[in-house]
Parts: sequence; C-alpha cells; structure tokens
Amino acid sequence: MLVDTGLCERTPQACHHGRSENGCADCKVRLISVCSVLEPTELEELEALSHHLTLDKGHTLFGQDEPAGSVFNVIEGALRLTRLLPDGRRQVMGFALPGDFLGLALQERYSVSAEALGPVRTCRFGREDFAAVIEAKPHLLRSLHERAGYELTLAQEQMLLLGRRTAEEKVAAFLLSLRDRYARIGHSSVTVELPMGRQDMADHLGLTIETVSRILNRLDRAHAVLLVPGGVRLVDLPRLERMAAS
Amino acid sequence: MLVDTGLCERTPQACHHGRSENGCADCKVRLISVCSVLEPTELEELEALSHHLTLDKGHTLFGQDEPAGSVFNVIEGALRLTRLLPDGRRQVMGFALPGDFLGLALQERYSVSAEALGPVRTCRFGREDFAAVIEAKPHLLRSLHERAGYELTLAQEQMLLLGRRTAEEKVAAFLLSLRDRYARIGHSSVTVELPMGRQDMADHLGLTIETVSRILNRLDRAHAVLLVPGGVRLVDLPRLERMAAS
DNA sequence: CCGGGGCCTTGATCCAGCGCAAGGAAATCG
DNA sequence: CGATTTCCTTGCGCTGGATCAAGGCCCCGG
Repeated sequence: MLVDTGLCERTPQACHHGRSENGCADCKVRLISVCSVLEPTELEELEALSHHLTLDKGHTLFGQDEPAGSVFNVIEGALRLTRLLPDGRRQVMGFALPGDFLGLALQERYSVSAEALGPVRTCRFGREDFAAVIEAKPHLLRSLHERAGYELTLAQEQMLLLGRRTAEEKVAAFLLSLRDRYARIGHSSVTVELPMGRQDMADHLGLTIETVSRILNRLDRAHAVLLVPGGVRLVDLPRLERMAAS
Repeated sequence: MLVDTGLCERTPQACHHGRSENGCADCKVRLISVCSVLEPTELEELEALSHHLTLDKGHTLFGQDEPAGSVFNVIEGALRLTRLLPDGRRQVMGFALPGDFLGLALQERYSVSAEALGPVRTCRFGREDFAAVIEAKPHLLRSLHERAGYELTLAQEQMLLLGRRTAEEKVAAFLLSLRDRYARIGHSSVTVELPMGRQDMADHLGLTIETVSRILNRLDRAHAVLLVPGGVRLVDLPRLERMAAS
C-alpha cells in the first residue's frame, strides 16, 4: 500500500512532515541525492515541503502517462521503471536506487511507471512546490540538470547494449553496471544485490526470462559469478569485463 | 572539412562572428532552438559569443570521449550521433536535425560522436562562455533542461523499440518518429526525407543493413510506403501506425 | 560516353535466442 | 506445517533476423 504519513508518531515537534525524527539533517541519502547541493537553510526550506512516503513490494508509486503531481527522492529500497507496449510487451527502462530522483525531467506526465521491488521509502514533493523552489535556486536546477545528463548517458549505454550486444554481453554488462551504481552510492562490494526478478532483468535487457536464467547459470558453472539468494557474487571480474565488451 | 568562418565576406559591420548578415534576428532556427526563450537583448549577448561553423558531408563535428570544448545549435543539415564498441560495432543513438542543441548535458566530455550526413551549418559556443551565460540566465538553463527531458523521453522510446519490437515494427516506428520530428520543426509532409543511409538506419534500429533494406522494400511492395530517392513517402499512415504498435 | 566505387537489393543458408513445456525450489498463507 | 503460488531452471525444437554471396543501380569523374 501507498502510505503518506501525514502524522508522525514519535516526536512530532522534531518531525518535519514525517520524514524522520531529525529531518533532512540525518537523512541517509542526503549526501548522494540532489539535496547535497543545498545549504542548511535551504535544506530546512525544502524539508518544510517534504512528505515521507513508504511503499510495499509490488505497489506502484506512479503510472506511465499519469499527470506528474509529485517528484520523489528515493531514500531506501529499489523501484522498477517500466514502459508498456499496447499488447503487453514490457521494457524496463531502469531501476531506481537510494539517492535517485524520480521526475527530474519535471514534465507534465510521468514517462514511465515506477513499481516497488521491495519495501521502499521515499521523500515526496508536490511538483508545484518543487518547481517554485527551483525557480528560486538555480544551483538546484543545475544539479538536477547534471543528473539528467547522467541519466542520458546511462540511457545511451543501454541503447548500445540493447542494439548491439549479444545475450551474454548484455548480462555481464548489466551486472557490472549495477555494481558500479551501488559503488556510487557507497555500497561497494563484489556481491551485487539483485532486488529485481529474472523477468525484470529480461525486460531490461531485451531478452526472455529463460535466456537470462540460462546465462546466469552458465556464468555460475563457469565460475565467473556465484549465484546467491537475492544476488550475485562477481567472482571473476576481469572475465566479466572482457565478456561485457565495453 | 570543418570551417570556422572567422571573417565575414559580405557586410562585416552587420556580421556577428560570421553567423549571417543580420545575426540571430533572421536565424532560421531561432524560434525552434533554445534561443527561442531569450529576450532580444539576451540574444545579442549570446550572439557576441557565437561562431558560425559549417561542415561537409562525412566529416566529424566532435568525437566520443573528446573534451567537450564547445556546444552547438544545428542550423541546417543533419548529423548522426554514434557510439562505438571496442570491436567496431556501432550504435546510432539518434540523428540531430535543425533546431537541435548538441552538448546540452554540459558534461566534461562528449558522450557520442557527431558526424555530418550532408552539408551542415551550426552555431558554435565555447563551453565556458555558454556556461557563464547560463549562470546568469536561469530560464535558459530551464529551457535546456526541458530539452534534456525531451531527449530522455526519446531515449526511452528508443530503448522500448530496441528491446521489444520486431524488425518490421522498428522500421515503421522509425519512419513515423522521423515524420513527427520533422513536423515539430515545421517541415510537415507525408514524404519523409531520409538524410541517412541504410547502414545508419540499421545501426540505429539494432538491425542489419540487409534487414532494413528488405523491410523497406517489402513495405513498398505492400503499398504502405513509396520509396523515393533520398526519402520515403508514407502512403498508408494508419497501417504504419498499426505496424509500429505504439 | 565510359569506368569505378559506393550504396542498395535480393537470394540462400545458418544460428542465437525464442517459445513451449515440464519440473524444481522457495516464499507465502491459512 | 502442509498447501498453494510464484519464481526459477532446464530441455528441445523452431524461427526471425543474421550472415554470406552475388548482382544491380546510380553518381561522379575523366
């Protein structure tokens, strides 16, 4: 379910619209989110407009083509960003991780659906509220634009992957790119968590679920990776990098 | 060749860094480019920083991973934006048309190579110069950000195409999207110019040149399109739209 | 007007990844 | 704690698009 905590149960006086007991100051993703470019006073300003929002596994944060009423900072958990073809074929455009900003294009309507892959915590802002803040703080817009540039680069990388890589290259490149994204948000490890299912990976890589499963297990048998519950351990990084052909 | 006209041959006093006799005021793409959000005085300011640059067919405006020294407005002609895999496989990320802005992510390095598909005219700005203008004019940044959002939407559309569409759907969707882009820049017509070759289309759609050729000719034989030199006439739009499955 | 090169088309064959089907493992629930 | 469901794996045959190969067309230059 979608839960917008209008009230804060524990320490109401310190709770700014339900985010946490101490607000943005001790926000887990403050330093890796767009908020990192804000001064303390600006942060308070933004905090006054924020709403804490949690979401259970499988539930939808917003749907493709819906009016974009809110924008979100992902605090915890992961989401799947998808587009559908009329006949039901699905493309997973990407996965949102902690620190990611959803709705950064500030467009009228969401261009994808966002669904929780597990329990998710977000920080929500009304689109109008946020637009007003941006109007007054060009450096926040600048930061958003930088993120948009990064997203564009990721999208291009993904197009190259979808258009010109083989199934094995796709899977290897995906695992490595996921590792890089975790590293970026301070979660470096050779064991990469896979919060999404096989079907989600398949729909992200332009493959079928069977092909993804076959290749992951082949990589496991070849000792390039080690499949573990809920993730993969990247055993032979150099080999994976050679496979990914990037 | 790459020609940066430092001097203007005809009416030097009216020629602002070689753009044209009357500068931005009568620029062909002023109303469809980022410049459309600028006031007349701001336009003059930007004009002082601009350089006219022309490029012959087949030549490179900038290369992937090069330091991004300049940003460009495309005035006339079309460019191919590509990324390469180490082994030479190529993905065409898109095509730049008049009114498009190249380098809008304002990143350190170009993420693609840009090559002229025919004679091209551009308006060049030094990246530092342009960044300074942006610093002073938040609404220009806002406009750039909107364009980035649009690019992101196009990229997502393309990912869906590459990942989940059949060859025929890809070709049909490509022709329709090209028609839409021409319409956007005021060049509405059922006859769509194809400034790129078959190989470029193939590398854009994740297909081979043979498949693109076969499908175009099949569509022609089926009277869905009419192949003409340098373009396609979209004869049966409803059928193409059904084919594209969007 | 002729020759060469770049593009495009078309046919024949092949194969990477798909689709189908049948289990197996593991999370969820009454 | 057994039953149900959901997700994952694996085998097998098939096929859409790739690959290989051979011309054809058209533009450009001499």
